[in-house]
Amino acid sequence: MPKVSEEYKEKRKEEILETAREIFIKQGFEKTTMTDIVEATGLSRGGVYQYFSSTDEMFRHITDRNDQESKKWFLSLIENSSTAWEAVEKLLQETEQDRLSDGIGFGVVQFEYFLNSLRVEERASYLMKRFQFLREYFSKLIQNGVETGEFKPLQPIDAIILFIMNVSDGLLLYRLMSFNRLGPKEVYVSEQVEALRMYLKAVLQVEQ
Amino acid sequence: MPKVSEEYKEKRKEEILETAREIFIKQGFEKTTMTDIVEATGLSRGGVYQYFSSTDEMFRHITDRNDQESKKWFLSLIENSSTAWEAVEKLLQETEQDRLSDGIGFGVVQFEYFLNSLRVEERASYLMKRFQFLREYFSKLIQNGVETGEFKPLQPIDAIILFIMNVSDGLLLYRLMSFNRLGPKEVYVSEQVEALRMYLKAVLQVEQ
DNA sequence: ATTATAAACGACATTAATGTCATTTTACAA
DNA sequence: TTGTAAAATGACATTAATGTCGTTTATAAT
Repeated sequence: MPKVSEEYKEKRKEEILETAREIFIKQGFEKTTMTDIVEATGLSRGGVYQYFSSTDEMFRHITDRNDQESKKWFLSLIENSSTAWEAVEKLLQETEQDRLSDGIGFGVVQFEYFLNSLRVEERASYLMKRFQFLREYFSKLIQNGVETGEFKPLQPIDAIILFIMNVSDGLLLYRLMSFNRLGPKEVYVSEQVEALRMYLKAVLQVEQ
Repeated sequence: MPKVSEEYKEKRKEEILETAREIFIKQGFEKTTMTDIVEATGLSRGGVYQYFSSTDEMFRHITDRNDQESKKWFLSLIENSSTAWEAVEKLLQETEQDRLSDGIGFGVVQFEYFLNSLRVEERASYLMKRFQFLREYFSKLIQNGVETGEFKPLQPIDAIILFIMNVSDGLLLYRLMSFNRLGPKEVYVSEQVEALRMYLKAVLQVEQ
């Protein structure tokens, strides 16, 4: 084919990324080869390589786009909540809903990529930035309540944030382990979110 | 070489497993090839294949041995504690110590294997057994206190167990993420263990 | 229509890992 | 000391993935 518009190329990129995303979820990141993606897109080897030259590149594009959406979601969450606790509550509910839902999402793929990146300097620094970014947005949520006097934290705010992230991530993993063999009840998704809620109420000394 | 004693073979097996363990920790499980291990042992290809025919097989041997040790540790923990809370407290302290220590241990390798196993039926069922085994031992710890009336749990015991495992595992991951770039302070290891302690005291209604 | 452009193609050389097996070596028993 | 079972060797065939590049083909501009 020939010289085409920017939109055309953009569309093709999206097509490839969407296919890649599905395969990453189905097979895992490390087990996915360029050949797999080439075959799934129905394009030729050279055709795909014109846009992306590695699965790593694809992964980052997908992740970066996801993160943009998370960012928006966080901001709207804060904006649409009348109290800081309400925002936290909504976050907990969202987490619960997500973990109760079936199927494996892109989150596991990110986890996998993360684990396999610990020894690869270049990848690790990419993830570090991403981690700090997410941390920052969680932070806003709590900081908000502290400033209005709604929260009186007994632990450093950063420690509280990390604990929230820790539990949320762990829940994702446990939910996945149980995928196809145990249901969400066996992993006690709701109870674990409740456990996090108990802790947060206590540590933030939320006014009743 | 020639027909040799059982001990000789056992010793050789141990040698190979020890080398494999080191390489797994250094490079990660999925990135380690049989060739890597062959080279590191100094044996020949066929020599190693005589004992193990895949990295998967090696991984399971190492893991099973670790689990035997964990089992012993758990039992001695219960035996050497005068109250159930004391045992829980010791477990928390042990977790904190471990997470504060430097270096990457075999735990990450197990995590990595776990993630990569989600889509492989045979691997997943192996891990499921292992998970139930660990869960059972954690369970004894709490069950003990319930029977003596020391604990009056507000949530299902299994949910509490899972939360403990969840946080411990998450802490391992976060500690690893920070390896070589952030220290344990930045991951708030101690504070997160303290958060878990706060939750446990509350949910178990520990008598003072 | 015609032409220039570059998107898409697909064959190919290269690299790396796997599992096997005929051969060599050596510990142990007789 | 010698015979032998089997441990250990290392070369090799096989398989699978990667990145490249000369060729083909479709589009948009003229």
